[in-house]
Amino acid sequence: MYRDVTMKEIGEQQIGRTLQVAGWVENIRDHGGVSFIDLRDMYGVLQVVIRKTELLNGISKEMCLSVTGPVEKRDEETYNPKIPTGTIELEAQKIEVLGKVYQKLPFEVMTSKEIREDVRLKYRYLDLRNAKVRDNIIFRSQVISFLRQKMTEMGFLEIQTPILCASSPEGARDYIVPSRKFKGKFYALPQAPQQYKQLLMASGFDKYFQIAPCFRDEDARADRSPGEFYQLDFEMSFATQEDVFRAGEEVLSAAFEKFAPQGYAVTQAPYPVISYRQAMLEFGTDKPDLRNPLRILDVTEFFQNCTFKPFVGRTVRAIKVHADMSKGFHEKLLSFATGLGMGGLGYLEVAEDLSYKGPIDKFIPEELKGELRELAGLAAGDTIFFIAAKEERANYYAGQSRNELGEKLGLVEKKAYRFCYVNDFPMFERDPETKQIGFTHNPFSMPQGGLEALNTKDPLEVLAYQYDIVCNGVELSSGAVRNHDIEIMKKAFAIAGYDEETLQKKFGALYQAFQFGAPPHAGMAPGVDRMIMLLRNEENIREVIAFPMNGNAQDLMCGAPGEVTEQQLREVHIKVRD
RNA sequence: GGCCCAGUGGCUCAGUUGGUUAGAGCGCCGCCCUGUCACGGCGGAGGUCGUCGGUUCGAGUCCGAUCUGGGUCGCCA
Repeated sequence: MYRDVTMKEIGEQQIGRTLQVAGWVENIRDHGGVSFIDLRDMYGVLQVVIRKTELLNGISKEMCLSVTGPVEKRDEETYNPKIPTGTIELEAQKIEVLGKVYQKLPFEVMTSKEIREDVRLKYRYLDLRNAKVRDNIIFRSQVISFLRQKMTEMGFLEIQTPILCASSPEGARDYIVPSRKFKGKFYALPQAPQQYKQLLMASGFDKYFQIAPCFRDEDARADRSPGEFYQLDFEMSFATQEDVFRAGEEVLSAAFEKFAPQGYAVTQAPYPVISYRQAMLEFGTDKPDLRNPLRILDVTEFFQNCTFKPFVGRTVRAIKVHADMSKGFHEKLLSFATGLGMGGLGYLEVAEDLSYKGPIDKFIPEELKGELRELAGLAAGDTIFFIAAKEERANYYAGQSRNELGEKLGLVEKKAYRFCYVNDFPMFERDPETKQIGFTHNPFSMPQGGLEALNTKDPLEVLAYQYDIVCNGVELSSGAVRNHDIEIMKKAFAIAGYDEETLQKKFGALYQAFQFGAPPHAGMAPGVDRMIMLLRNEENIREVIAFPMNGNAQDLMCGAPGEVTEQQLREVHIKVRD
C-alpha cells in the first residue's frame, strides 16, 4: 500500500517499471520547470524528479511521503557518484503525504551532528534520521547480533536475570524502586547481574552470557553513560583465569576484526598480560595504551646519589624518546608539566659522543653517567625526560607525560586496536582518609593463595585473581575468578571489616548457595557501548546509544525523571518532603 | 559536591578599550529559474543578547548571584 521497494532494493534493474517508494524529504531543489526531492528511508536516498510542478505544492523538508512513478536511467552527466542510487531516479506521477510537518524543524537533519547536544537529544527522533547518526545504531545492532551468535557458538547460554532485584551494599549508588505491597521496602535495579550469574554457576549452568543492562546512579563522563549501560556479561564454571582470558580474547578479537574500520590492526590472541604493578610503573596507569611505544622507567635509586636537589628524596621516573625536539617543543612540554602541577620536566639529550647536554647534566657525577646510560639503554640522539614527584603522584605525572610525549611526537600508532589484560590487582587497599582496609575493587574475587594467604600475609600484599581488558587505554572490561569458598569469603570480609552476620545479610543468596557445593567459576563483562564507541571512533558514548540520557541522567525527550501523581506515591507509601 | 568552558533570531557563530538602529552563514517565507544533488539569483520575516540584581550618563560587553548545557576531578564493588 505504501511502497513496492526500499532504497536498498531499488536499482538499475527496475528501470522502466513504475514503482511506489516511501520515505522522508531530505532536501528539495526547485529549478522552476523541474525539481528534485531527495527521498530518504532507513536504507538510503533516491532522487525523485518532478516535472509536474503542481505536485510540489505544500511539500516541505522531513515530510513523510509515498511517491509513485517510473524508474528512469539518468543521463550520464547527471550521475551522482555519492549515492548507490546515483545512476537512476524516479519521476513522480503521484505524491501522497503520509506524515505532514506541522512545525518548523528545530534543526536541519543533514547537519544535526553539529548542533547542541541537548537540542539533539530533545528531538532525538529527528537526529536519528541523519544517516551518520542512524548508521551508528545500525552498526550497534550488528555488533550485538554478532556477539550473541559468537557467544552461542562458543557454547554459552543466554539467560535473562531480574531487573527488579535487591539492593547490594557495595559499589555504586543503586537506583531504587519502591514496593507497593511492602511498605517501606525497595527493589534496586541491578548494577550488574553479578550475584545472579554466580548463582547460575551454583545452579549448574556451565557457561552463561547476557547482553545485560546495568544501572548505576553515578555521574556521567564522555565515555560513561549515566544511569544505564550494557555489558556483554559472561561467566564460566570450572574455569581458571586463563580459561576466561581465552574466551574473552576469542569473542573480542572476532568482533573487532569483523567490525574494525578498513585498515585497522587488531591484537591477535593471546593478548599480552601486564600486572597491575607493572602497568602502574611502565604506563603510569592501570589502563595502558599500547599504541604508544614509550615506557616509563624507575630511576629513583639512581638519583639518590646525585646532587640535583629536586630529585633527592623523591620518586623519579624517566621516559626515553628518540626524536628531534625544538626548543619550542621543550617549552610547551614544560608548560604542560607545570600545568599538571609538576615542578618541572628535566631532560638530558645524548650527543653523538654519548656525552649529555641539558639542564640537569651538571648534577650527575661523572662516574655515574655510564650507569645511567646502561640503566636506560641510552644511545646517541636519545632524549631522556625525568619526572620527580612525591610517591603517590609519580605514576600519574609519568603517565600523563608519556601520553603527551607520545601524542605530540606523533609516536602513537594510528589505525590499531591494541588489547591487553591487566591482572594481579591488590585484593585490599587502605582508605587514605579513614585508614580502614577495604576491598580494592570487588568483594567477590578469589584472593591469590586462598585462605592461607589471608591468614598469613599482610592484607595489603594479597593479590586477587582479578583482571581488566584494556583497549587503546580504555577499560573495556573487568572480571575475576570468583571466591566460591564460604570460609575464604568470611575471612576476606572480616579483613574488610564485615562480620559474618553482615555477609549473610547483604549477600544472603550467595552465602547460602555456597553452602551447597558451589563450583569454582570466573567471568568478565566487556562494556558493549564502549566497544562500539571504539569501533566507530566516537569520542562520546551517547553517539552509539539510540536514546541516551544527558550528563545529568535526564531523558530530555520524554522528561525523565518526572513527577508522578499523588495516587502513585500513596500506593508505594512515599511522601515527598518539601 | 569541587574546578574549567559555554549560553546572542529555528541552527551554527561574530560582536573592538562599555558608546548610534546587535551582524553573518545556514534554515524559514515570497518571487524567478528545465538537470540539480548541501543547486543558483532577488526580496522578506525573525533577537527583551539564559535569568535576577549591581556599577555607569550609557551594559550583549564590567561585577555579583543564579539557572541551563558540555568537559573534568570526586564517584563508578
